[in-house]
Amino acid sequence: MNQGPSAAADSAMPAIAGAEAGLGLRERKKLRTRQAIRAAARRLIDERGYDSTTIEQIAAAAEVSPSTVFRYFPSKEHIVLTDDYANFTMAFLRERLADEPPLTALRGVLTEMVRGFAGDLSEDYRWRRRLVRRVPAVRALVGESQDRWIDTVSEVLAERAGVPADNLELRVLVGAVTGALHQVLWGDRSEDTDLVAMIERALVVLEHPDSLGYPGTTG
Amino acid sequence: MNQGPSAAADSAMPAIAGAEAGLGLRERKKLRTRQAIRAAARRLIDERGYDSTTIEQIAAAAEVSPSTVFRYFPSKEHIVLTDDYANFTMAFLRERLADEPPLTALRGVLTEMVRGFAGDLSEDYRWRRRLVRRVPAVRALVGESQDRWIDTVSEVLAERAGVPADNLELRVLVGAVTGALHQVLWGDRSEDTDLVAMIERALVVLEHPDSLGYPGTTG
DNA sequence: TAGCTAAACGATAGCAGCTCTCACTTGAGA
DNA sequence: TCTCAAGTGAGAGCTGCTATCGTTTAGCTA
Repeated sequence: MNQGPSAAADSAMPAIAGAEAGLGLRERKKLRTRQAIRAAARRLIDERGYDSTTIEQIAAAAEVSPSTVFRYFPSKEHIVLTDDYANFTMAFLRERLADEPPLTALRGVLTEMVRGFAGDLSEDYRWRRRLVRRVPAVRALVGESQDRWIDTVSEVLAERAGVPADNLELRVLVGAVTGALHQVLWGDRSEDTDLVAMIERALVVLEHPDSLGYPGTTG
Repeated sequence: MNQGPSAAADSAMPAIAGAEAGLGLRERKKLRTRQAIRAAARRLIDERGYDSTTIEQIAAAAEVSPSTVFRYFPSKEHIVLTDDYANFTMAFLRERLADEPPLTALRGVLTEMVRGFAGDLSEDYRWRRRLVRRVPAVRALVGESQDRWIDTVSEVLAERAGVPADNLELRVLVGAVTGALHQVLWGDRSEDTDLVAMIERALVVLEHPDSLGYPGTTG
């Protein structure tokens, strides 16, 4: 959980556009160090691959000591994949989950989330997706993030539906939606269309699971 | 993938009851070494926890060298969680997946799989489930296993449905089913009823996702 | 402007998981 | 019985990660 000082601050997140606004010199330096480590890691990994890139090399390229790297990121994987993705979700989850049938409520949350997260299929997102597919350690991190997401969503939905948070049916539903979302976000497909459109297609499948809708029936 | 010599041989799997049948002395010794490592690991982990148990201690308790431990298991996690679970599935997957609508076809496979895998809620299964919940590394292993499962099931279903294996709708469906299955197998619920019955309840949810079926409507 | 406090940093040591190499032992088949 | 290959142990070494400690530096206050 703890990600070192002022986690979830850089990254290509929407909003929070003009960072470095009213921050003191100290905060600005931290932000820059964080970005420097990230940039160095990305460059080195592109050059020689994830496994062949050591923390020592990343530290040297970012001009800090190895210990400093671990002060900013709890593990090597976290350097390439911050989970402000999860934080980002939690923020508006409780507000957006309306008093509708669960799947209907989730539809809105999912589309909005994906739109904010990586709706533009940015270069940065694609880079991360490639790593998620290639590197087991990074993949594991995504899994942890998803588990937390399932817990939170289940809690909120349970509250609204008036069932205990560990209700099997509820968790199965959230688990299924998450499993579907996972395929959309990190799946290995040749096509690379709009993520929001893909979410729509996924939801159609979830609503009519016994009649596979093929491309074109999306509506 | 490679798990050392003669992987997936012990474990509390059904069938394959009378192991050590027509094997030579060499094979029998290997089997016994494998079981000794497993038993030692389980005992030590029960005593002092997963993280506090080192490979060196396990090796000493099993009366082998640390290098030998890694010859039998590719990683520490694999000692407690072999994925013959996955192998077991693949074996009869292609035969059992009938030419029915995907979800209908999966229903049979899931129940039969769970029945064979851990339908009895055995002590061994519960022990593994506790570790999966507690230890991130073990949890990650389950995730990898699931990814492979999704790939295989998707391939088989794609073949029958006449669509490419990376078809989005198909992978979303399989991903959703897997996400639901995950909750049933490894979820953290207080209740501890029959797994097969829980699978049934999960399938009801998948078929009618917009009307949460509460306990009792299982049928 | 001078000085105090706490945050940030670098250096060092150390542990555990994992890989690789090499020499030795032992079971299996000719 | 002899030979070969599989199995094993010992050891060295790399890497991710943690913890400690002394030093530097930013930010506040007098």
